[in-house]
Amino acid sequence: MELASKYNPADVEQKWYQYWMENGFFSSKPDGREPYTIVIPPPNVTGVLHMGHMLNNTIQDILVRRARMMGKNALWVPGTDHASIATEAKVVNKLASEGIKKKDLTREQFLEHAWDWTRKHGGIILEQLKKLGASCDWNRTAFTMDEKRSESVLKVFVDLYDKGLIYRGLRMVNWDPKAQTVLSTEEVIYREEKSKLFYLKYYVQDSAAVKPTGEEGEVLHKDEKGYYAVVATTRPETIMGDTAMCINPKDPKNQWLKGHKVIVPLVNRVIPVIEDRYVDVEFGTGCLKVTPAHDVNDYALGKTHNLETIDIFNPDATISEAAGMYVGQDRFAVRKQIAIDLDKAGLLEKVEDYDNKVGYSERNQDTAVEPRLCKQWFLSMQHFADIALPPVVNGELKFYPSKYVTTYKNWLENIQDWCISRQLWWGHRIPAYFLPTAEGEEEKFVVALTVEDALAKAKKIAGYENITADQLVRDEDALDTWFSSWLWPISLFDGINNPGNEEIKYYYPTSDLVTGPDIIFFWVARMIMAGYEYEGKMPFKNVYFTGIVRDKIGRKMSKSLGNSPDPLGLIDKFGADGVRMGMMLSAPAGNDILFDEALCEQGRNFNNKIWNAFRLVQGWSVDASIEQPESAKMAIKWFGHKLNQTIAEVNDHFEKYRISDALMTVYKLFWDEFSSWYLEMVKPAYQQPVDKVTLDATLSYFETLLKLLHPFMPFITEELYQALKTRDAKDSIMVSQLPKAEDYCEKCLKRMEQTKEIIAGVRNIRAEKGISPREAFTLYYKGEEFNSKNNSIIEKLANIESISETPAAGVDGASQTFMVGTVEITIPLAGNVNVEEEIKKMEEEIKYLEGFLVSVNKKLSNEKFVANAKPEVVANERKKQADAESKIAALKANIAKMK
RNA sequence: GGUCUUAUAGCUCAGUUGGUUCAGAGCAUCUGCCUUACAAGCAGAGGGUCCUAGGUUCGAAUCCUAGUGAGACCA
Repeated sequence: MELASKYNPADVEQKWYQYWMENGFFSSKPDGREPYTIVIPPPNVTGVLHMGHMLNNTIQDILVRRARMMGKNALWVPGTDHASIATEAKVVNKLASEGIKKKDLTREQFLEHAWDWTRKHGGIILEQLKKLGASCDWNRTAFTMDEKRSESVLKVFVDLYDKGLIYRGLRMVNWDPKAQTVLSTEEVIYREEKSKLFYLKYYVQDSAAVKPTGEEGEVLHKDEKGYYAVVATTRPETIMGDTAMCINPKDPKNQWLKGHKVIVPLVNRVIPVIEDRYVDVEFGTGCLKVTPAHDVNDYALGKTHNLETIDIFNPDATISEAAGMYVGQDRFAVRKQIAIDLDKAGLLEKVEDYDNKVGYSERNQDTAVEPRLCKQWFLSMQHFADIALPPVVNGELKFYPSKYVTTYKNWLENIQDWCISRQLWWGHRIPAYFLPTAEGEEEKFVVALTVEDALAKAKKIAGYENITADQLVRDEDALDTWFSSWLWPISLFDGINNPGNEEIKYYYPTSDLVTGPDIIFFWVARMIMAGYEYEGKMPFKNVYFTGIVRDKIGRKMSKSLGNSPDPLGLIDKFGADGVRMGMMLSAPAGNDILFDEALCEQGRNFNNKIWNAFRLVQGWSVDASIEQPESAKMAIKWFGHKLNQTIAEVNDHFEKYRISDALMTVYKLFWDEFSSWYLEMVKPAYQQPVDKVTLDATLSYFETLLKLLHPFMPFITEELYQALKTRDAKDSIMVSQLPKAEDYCEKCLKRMEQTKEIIAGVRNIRAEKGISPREAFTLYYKGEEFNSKNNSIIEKLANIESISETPAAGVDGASQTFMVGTVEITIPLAGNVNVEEEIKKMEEEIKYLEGFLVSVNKKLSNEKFVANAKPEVVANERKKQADAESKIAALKANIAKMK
């Protein structure tokens, strides 16, 4: 059978994926074996496969395929995420393009559109993963909004509410005053705008008590009415909501204001001067007016400093009763008017032009977004931080790379409550029901899984004994998407609905999680919390953080830059195996990967190398009658040891999750050791048959190499595994067992390294002198460390006709020598040697060695070194000394002889 | 502004407990080769102020301090 000289992945990939699927090799059921489980970080239903997915899923597939080949019951569970914000936005846009407005639809109608959309697009990404070779158990494909997962989410909400961990609280949201709705941050468009910076005077209440510090950098303001502070603001209309003025405690300009109270201009409210490092010393005067109800940062300040919040706006952004002035007027009209009034009152120091960014509503592009406090659902996080921190800090649950432990720790130690409600329809609707209340009365609600339960609960509230179901109003909002994802490792095995079922007992805790560090808080930390809360155990044992895929000059891949290659296009071009290898080659854990197509090319080239090695071996004809050559015997012996050494090395890399190092190790084993050395050693002469022992050993090695490569490049390895010999229908490389690392002989490996160096030395001489490889040489050696066991290999690969020890009197005639360690190799080269040149080279070598010797001697003559350094280090130095001395002696003798 | 990470060959990165597996890998570059599995290949070669300045030590790419550059997260 004649095989093409180039491997064509397109011919085989589809075929083998189908074969794996048909034979159920991806599926898993609990049994007596050790489980190995990965749950996929569910991609968004809105998404299509991008390079980040390629990286992430390649790693997962490598891990899961390897575990399977190590005899574990391996399961990789696939699924998708409903991604409420992103999906809702997509559906809204799609409807808009059809002339349908969301607000004209009922919730049910809108959700029907969203489900249509999900059914149509949600599975695309999973289909794409199949092209990559992903060995997921597709029968288990889940969705965060399918029945089991939805039920789990709502149950958990009710449970946490009943435990007193969920509460209602105020939060700053982006408010569109025209549409009178909350916007997500994604729906706010920021535009540069020319505006004005107003400098307002805040008089100090007890001006007489002001004590200037007199220090350098101090800035005082004083007029006939006394000392005053100057606050720069773009929004003077919000002063009615001011409840503090803030300075930076380190700001030399404003030290004198510490501990005082100031008077809000026009409003005449007395507010405290607070200190917070948040304030930018360089901006304006370093004095910041704090309006907790109308600015996100001010709200945070208000919380830390326990400030009052005064909401001065109505929902339509007109001034509310609470402001006490300008009531009912529009915010922008007030901004103009208040400037005039302030000026008249002598409270306006100056006005400057200023460029700033203003957020506008994506839906009403003429409407500036107003930060507004709204009631939201919160989850108290301190309890969860307490249960999720210790296992990571004490290393029970491991992060790779471990630097993320610090990040994790910092976050958990400064945990904030989690706002879990979103003003969206697409998602899990919050199972809370509001009771009718009178105007101005505090809201009343119950939380329950069903309307019936809610009604029963409501009836227990005093005054509501006769309430009916239709009086209950269910909360309109949906839960944050992460509130479902955090249950993923549990809900996939139905652990919330059916605690302690067979699957959750078997597969949980899962083994490895592979994800990006950007969602360490959003997702990873919260899964750990939910895991301990609901299973009492970690959700996974190891977390492998991948880097972010960037383009080759370090930019994030994005649609707008157009710098993201199409993954499926890459697979077409280089083959899935090539692309997988391209992804892995430059992807050490946690480091960003600078993606370059050249890496896939390297992957493809490697595939081709494997392919051609196979072509060579399968082209050999076998002759059972010929005896095995000595060189082949030695080569086989050596490669067996090399293989075992490398397997141990690969195992070690995997244990440390150094997957690209593991791949590089196998890559070099196949390309350098197997192809460039081993195959050359055992290769029969052109068109000659090979002996049976050598062929069998070589085929067996080839098979082992394919197994080692399989997790990285599943397709070509299956193709060649099947081509190596006829196999049973169920005998697939993906369910075969990886070889275990056996002991190996260091001495044999070292000996072969010497052999290789000698061969390389001879090849160098040929190259330098332009002597054909077909012209045989004789070779002389001198030195105790020379080992003759591989002579047959040296003879074969360097074309040497005889090897013998250099006679005491030296080699007759012109010759060329080189050193391999302490061994001196001499090749007689009648007429081919430039004596002067050779002597010059040797003299240079001596010079270098003498310099080296000086540094070694310096160490050895240092008493402190000899006294303090470890004995083996000293012994090593002595050996270096001896070796260098003997080399110098050999070179000198040689020069003397040549002269 | 706070916290953290990081700086090694042209590029991407290894370098574990401080000491010849300490200056290394892959790619790229350069020089020979249409050698019989593979030019998507083969055989070789060059390439570094280990960011800078101090310090600890017999000994520092490695530990400490400061500075500079880069990045991430939080606010």
